[in-house]
Amino acid sequence: MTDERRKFKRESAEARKEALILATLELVAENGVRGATVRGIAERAKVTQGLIRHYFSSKEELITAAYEHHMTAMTDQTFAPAAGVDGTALDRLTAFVNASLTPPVVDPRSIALWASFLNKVQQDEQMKATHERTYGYFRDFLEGLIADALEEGNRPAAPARLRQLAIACNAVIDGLWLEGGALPDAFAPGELAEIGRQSVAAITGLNLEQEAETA
Amino acid sequence: MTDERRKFKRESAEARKEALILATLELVAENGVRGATVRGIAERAKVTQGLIRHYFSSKEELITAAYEHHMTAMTDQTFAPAAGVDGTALDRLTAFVNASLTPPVVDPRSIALWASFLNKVQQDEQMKATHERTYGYFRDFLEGLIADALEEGNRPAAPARLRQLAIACNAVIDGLWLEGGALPDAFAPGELAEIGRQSVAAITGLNLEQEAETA
DNA sequence: CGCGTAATTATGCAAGTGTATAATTTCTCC
DNA sequence: GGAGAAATTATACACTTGCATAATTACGCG
Repeated sequence: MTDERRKFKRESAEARKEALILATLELVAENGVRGATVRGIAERAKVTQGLIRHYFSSKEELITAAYEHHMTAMTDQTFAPAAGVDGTALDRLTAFVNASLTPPVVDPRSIALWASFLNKVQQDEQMKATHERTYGYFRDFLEGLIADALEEGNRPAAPARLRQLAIACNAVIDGLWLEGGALPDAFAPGELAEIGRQSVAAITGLNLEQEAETA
Repeated sequence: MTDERRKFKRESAEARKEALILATLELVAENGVRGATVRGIAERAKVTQGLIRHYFSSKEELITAAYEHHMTAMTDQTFAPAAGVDGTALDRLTAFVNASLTPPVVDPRSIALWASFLNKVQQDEQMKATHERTYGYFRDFLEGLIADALEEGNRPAAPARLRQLAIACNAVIDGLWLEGGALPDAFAPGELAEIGRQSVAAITGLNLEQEAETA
């Protein structure tokens, strides 16, 4: 024990920033953006409040950084599984629906964060841009998957029709994501994903069978 | 002008409460629950802050009253159109989908309110009860409409299947409601409702044609 | 008309807020 | 091992918050 009562330990800038951002996300999910106070965040990250100013020039900047961190994580969790599938377009579409409707994407905390940030997103220009970019990626990606799967099945669709299909499928996924996160105990494991696949199948006319994962 | 510079005018308790609740909803939609300060609400309602304490024993009570006011308004706006239709079950289902996906139910302010209240709903027992009751009504009502419409078409469904259909249709409606409110300019008038009808039709196998409104 | 009472305003307070700045502590480098 | 610099803590300040309480004002009723 080399003097264990030293008052603090230095950390790398990256580690500290990350810790502060994670603490921020916790508090935002629990108490909303205004409920995530500088003092509360500092306490959660086990530092004193002054340190926050050392890494972020204002609370605003910390909130923005936390939002971007969260959105990036969500995007990665949703897209990676679909991108990693080597099979048909239909397989990729199925994987995308599954990933969107199972943990960790479906999670009460994610819904809470989404809701907490909404106000700020609509007012802050930078956050608005981040949001619309993410949302656009999501829908365009889904539209691409649907287009590919339809062509694969020799049932290509016109752009206007494709747009409607993407909007509808996106809505089902969003709605199920919301319900699953808001009422976590109302659904059996895998049930949301199953309903999602069935619904996307019904809307597009494609057949999204549950593929046996070849891990 | 009989002395127009009197300092205030007495109002009935009901009118004042309503005014305070409406001011509260405005501010909650704009700035979240914590951003709706007693002083801000008083200013918006054109009274001084002390008066709020005269009608509501705490800010908490005012917030709860505002939430219930909003939920009641939303419920009425959604259910009344469907209940007022005299035609077939299919007509009522169509009316329900239409009402859920057109103004005033689809509205940026409603989405903002929904998001702003979410945190508080998950923590406050009374608000949680209000929320789950409202949500249950909505889904049960939708399930009933689907059941009736399916029977009407001689295609009755088992309870488990009905539950899935209701969850899926509810999700599409929720998702479209969300998208329409979050990106109001991304959809042409009537487009959301049309996609909603098509999606519910695809999921249930029913044919939700747009009925010419009589009157 | 004027009196009483309830509605409304006015004022005050303790706690919490973000931010700024000074005082410490740790760690690197020679 | 000790000086210098950066990380971290400590303290302070002006402002906002919800709530309480006192001081006014409007209006119904005799």
